[in-house]
Amino acid sequence: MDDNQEPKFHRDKEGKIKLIIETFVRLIIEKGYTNVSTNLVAKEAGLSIGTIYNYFKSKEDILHSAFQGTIEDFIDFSDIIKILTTYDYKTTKMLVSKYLANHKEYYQLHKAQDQAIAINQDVFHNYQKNIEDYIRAFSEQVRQSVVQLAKIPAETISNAMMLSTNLLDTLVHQHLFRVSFFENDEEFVDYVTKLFIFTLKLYLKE
Amino acid sequence: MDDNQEPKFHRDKEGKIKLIIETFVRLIIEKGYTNVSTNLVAKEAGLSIGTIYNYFKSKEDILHSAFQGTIEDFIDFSDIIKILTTYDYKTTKMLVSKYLANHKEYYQLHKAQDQAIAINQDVFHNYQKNIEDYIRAFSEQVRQSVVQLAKIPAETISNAMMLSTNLLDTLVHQHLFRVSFFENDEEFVDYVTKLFIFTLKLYLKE
Amino acid sequence: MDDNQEPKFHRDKEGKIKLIIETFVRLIIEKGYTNVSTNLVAKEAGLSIGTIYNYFKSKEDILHSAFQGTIEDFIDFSDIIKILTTYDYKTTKMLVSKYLANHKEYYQLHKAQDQAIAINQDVFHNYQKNIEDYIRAFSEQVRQSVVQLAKIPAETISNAMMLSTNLLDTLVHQHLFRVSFFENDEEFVDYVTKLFIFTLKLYLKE
Amino acid sequence: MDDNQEPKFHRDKEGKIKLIIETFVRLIIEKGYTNVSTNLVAKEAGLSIGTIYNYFKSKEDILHSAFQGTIEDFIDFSDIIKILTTYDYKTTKMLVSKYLANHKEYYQLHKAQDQAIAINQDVFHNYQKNIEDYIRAFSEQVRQSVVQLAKIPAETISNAMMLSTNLLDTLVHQHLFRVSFFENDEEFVDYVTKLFIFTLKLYLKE
DNA sequence: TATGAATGAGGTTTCATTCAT
DNA sequence: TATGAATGAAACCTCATTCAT
Repeated sequence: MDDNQEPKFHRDKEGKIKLIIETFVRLIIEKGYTNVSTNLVAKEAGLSIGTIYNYFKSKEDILHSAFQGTIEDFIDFSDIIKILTTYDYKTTKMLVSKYLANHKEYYQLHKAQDQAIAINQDVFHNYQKNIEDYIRAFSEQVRQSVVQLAKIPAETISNAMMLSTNLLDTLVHQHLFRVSFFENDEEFVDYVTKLFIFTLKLYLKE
Repeated sequence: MDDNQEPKFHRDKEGKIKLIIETFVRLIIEKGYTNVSTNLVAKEAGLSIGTIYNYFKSKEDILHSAFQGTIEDFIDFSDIIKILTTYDYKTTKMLVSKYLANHKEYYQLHKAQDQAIAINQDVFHNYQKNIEDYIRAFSEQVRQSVVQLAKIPAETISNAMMLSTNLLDTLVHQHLFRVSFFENDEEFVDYVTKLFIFTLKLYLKE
Repeated sequence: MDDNQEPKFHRDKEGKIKLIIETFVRLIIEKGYTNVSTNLVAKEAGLSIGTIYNYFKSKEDILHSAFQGTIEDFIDFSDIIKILTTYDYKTTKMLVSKYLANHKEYYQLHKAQDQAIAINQDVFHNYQKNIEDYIRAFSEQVRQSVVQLAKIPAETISNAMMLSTNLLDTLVHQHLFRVSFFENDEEFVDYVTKLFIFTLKLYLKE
Repeated sequence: MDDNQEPKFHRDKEGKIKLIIETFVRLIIEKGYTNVSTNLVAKEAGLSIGTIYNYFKSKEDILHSAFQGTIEDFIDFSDIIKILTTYDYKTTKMLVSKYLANHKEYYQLHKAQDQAIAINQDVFHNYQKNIEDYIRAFSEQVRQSVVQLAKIPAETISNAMMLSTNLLDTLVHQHLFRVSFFENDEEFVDYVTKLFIFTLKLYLKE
């Protein structure tokens, strides 16, 4: 059909993996997790199904990988410092807003994660571990760059951050994917912001 | 072959519908939502698959019906009044503990609900509406029996109750079925109790 | 395509099961076990694949069933009596010849059994049990109809028969499907006949 | 990227072939014949799949090669002479016991061989030829070192040995991998010993 | 010679739903 | 109304083999 043949092999392992994940995510966003088959992913990615299974053990594995790279890196370092040192409402609100906005943008993807965890939470233990490690490392970094925080035990800080992050994530998921807390986002953000600050104070101040 | 058949259930439409739903829920609890097929429900209910499709137009329809009318009413009236009027920590803590205990006792049922909502949340809009109506009615009742609360607008009270209930439910689900907030329940209950009270104060006190 | 439609349902469960097994066996004989797919069985039987799986749990299950009905009933009652009472060479030789001929006629089927047992012998425990029960019942019958045998303990007779039957089966399988004992069948039959009689004498005479 | 690659094996064709076969056999033992793919062999051998197909033209070809040259030589020369000249029960029993013990020790290997032969017996014709040659040579050796046997035609001796060896092998395989002849090994060994001697006598004595 | 990414037909099995009886 | 046999698209996944590099 096409005399101008593409080369058969690209030797681009990384690129392929990325392509598969991206295609998978795109399709999930378009159709929802349960409506995306591995064959469809292959077709849409322009690969054979065998290639998919060369790189991933199973469909679940693809989903899993899709989340390994997405540990939210939209958290601004100086914002966090400000929040931890001053409990500033406005800054916190911005953080919450951003988090919500991100979840709305990738609505279907996060929903897929919700589904996947509900169906098989074991698969996500690693992912969870990664997040915890990330937060722990992040909070240690924060602690070491602010005199005011240095006197608080490392664990206290990371626990407080873990807790508030988990809270934030939970409430956003509930609001978007399950049962809305409020009819408009503005009120929701206000509420979550307050709970977030409340949580931090609760565990950081003694 | 044998004309002398026993009638199975004497046209008991209601009874059959109930039986189907109960069987469906039981199987979900035993095997998880994704592992229950309509054919299995039929078999376990001692009905034919055709009969099920006489009463329900699809599998989704059964799921939908299954979560109507299952509102848990283990909330004690006088406890709620005490909480709303005094924000008493101990009483609230008891409420939270009970809620958690109930979810642990009926772990599989609640988990199944979690799964079902994750996979098909649209189906649960009605269910949600029912809960809201229930809480609204309940809070109106509360309001009318306590002078102190009568001056607060009805909507304010029901909103506050809705919000804190939703929060409680969300956090318990997250803790049990997704990502534990704390390693032991004691700490978790303490945390949730504080958030619960915080929420009530936030919306009831102006 | 065909206005003269066949009725869709036949309500002939037994017939269907028989048809599936027969088709399966026929295809195995034509192509060998590993080359017969369930889809092919469905196609050749004129059924949909779903129908196959309504009647059988798995491919292995079909194979299994195929053997449940084949407990060799070509053994002549009076022949056995003659053999057990006189150890007659000629009669025994006839039995062995028949057994060999049967296996040659259904070569691929027996070979499939061989393969299946090698791959998953657990599946055939039931089958084996059935054969043992059959032989036990058969030998009890024999014992009760011959005065000469009545004084020998039932277990002794059934054990001797079991052993010699197993021996016969084993050697025929080895000869046909693995490593020929002799280049021509005549010599093989002679040898096996002698071993068969030797075994019987060994365990029946004290 | 890095031109300074270490050579893997210095063109060691023999070594690679050996490695492939050994890996293949090891994996069969570990996982069963049907669960070993060529790709897995490559991975476990630390070679690329391409390399395997440089040395073997197909999977069958590897299997074929794997069973060349593995003739077990645990048969003691003087034992055989004693058995052939005196039909001594005790010595024969020892031989049978050893054979059984060897198969129990290398259970998985022998079972794998069983599987492999069942699935693809054609491949083993050569292997069988080798065994026959080995036995023929062995029996010639025996014949020439014992006056008593020298007068018997060479073919008679090797046939008798071939037959009894095949019998022994068959029965041990059946006992271990398919359908046990007896519940305990002691009885089994006794029975096989008797059949073994019976066979020898049958073909050696005229 | 060595590599290993890529192939894709084909395997087994599931299950919501239909419809003749 | 009740039955349940029948459907068949579609799911996930395997693996011997090829061939450009």
